[in-house]
Amino acid sequence: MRDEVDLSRRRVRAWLRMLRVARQTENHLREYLRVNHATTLPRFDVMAALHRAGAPMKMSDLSRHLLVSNGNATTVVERLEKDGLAARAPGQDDRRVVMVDLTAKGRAEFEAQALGHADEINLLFGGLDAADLTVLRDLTKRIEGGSDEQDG
Amino acid sequence: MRDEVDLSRRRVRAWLRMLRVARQTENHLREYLRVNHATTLPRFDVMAALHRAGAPMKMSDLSRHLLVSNGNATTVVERLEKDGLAARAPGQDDRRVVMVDLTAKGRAEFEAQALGHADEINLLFGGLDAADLTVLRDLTKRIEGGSDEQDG
DNA sequence: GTTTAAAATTTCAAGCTTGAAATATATGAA
DNA sequence: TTCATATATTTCAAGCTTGAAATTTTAAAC
Repeated sequence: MRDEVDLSRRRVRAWLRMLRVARQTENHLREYLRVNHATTLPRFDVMAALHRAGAPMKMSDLSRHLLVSNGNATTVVERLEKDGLAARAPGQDDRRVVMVDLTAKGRAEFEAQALGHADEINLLFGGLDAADLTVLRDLTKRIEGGSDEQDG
Repeated sequence: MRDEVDLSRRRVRAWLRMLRVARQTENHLREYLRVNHATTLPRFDVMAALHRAGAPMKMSDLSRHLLVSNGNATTVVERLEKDGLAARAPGQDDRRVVMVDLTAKGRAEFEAQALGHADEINLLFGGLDAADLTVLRDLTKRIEGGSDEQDG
């Protein structure tokens, strides 16, 4: 009983620490994107998802992948489209669907941004070696638990 | 050289996994707060910081603690104040400063919300035992690195 | 004591985000 | 076919968030 209460408290603290690290990292990356590429984190995230997919992607798959609402995906993609970085097209078989993809310009811009982005992460996570990363992967996988969502 | 590139890629992936877990957890907690307490994550976070402090707190300390901008802290506290959950008062010695604290109503409401909040976290992080939490603390501390910011 | 610079907070515009309602399309049953 | 239901997306209001400018107060230099 005593131990369970203690364990519960430690889990809460673990979450708070993880949230703190995540915010710190996001703030750092936001600054990098703003200063060096005049863009934002949500735009980068959307472009990263599209780049990784390597092919036109359903709007709903995009928002599910990023864990954001459909409405959110719509507005961010809208802005990217206005800037000529992404393009939307109605689905061929199912016309309810909207497919979105990076333009050539969007691909080029993302690739330029992604290099420095990776460098910044390596700066922040530089204290972790290969063994640490293996442990961290194991832990995060166990938190994600039996969820349906997959990363690739 | 080969290994460094590989390590860099793994660090990026580790960050993406951590971000994913953080979003998943935040989405879950947001849903809990919305359904059970008709409130939001940023309001809860501010109230948690004030509750933990246990005494009036400078606005700037609040925003630094939460890793959000000053303007953000202002607007969230403003809404809490309008609802009678927090109160602001000018600093006594230094009148540039604004001190903020929970009201009795705010304290009571937070404590009711916090119980279920902890339960939800225990649900999500239930797969981690005491040893796991020790490892996770070590890893997150190393990522936070030699930063100035402290949690307490 | 004035002036200048620094610090704490608020204000503001622009963009982000959610959750619910609205729209459009598809599918299946009668 | 036609109706009902389900699915995919967009629209919308309200709230969140940032970064920069403005405001207020303090501290320091002269």
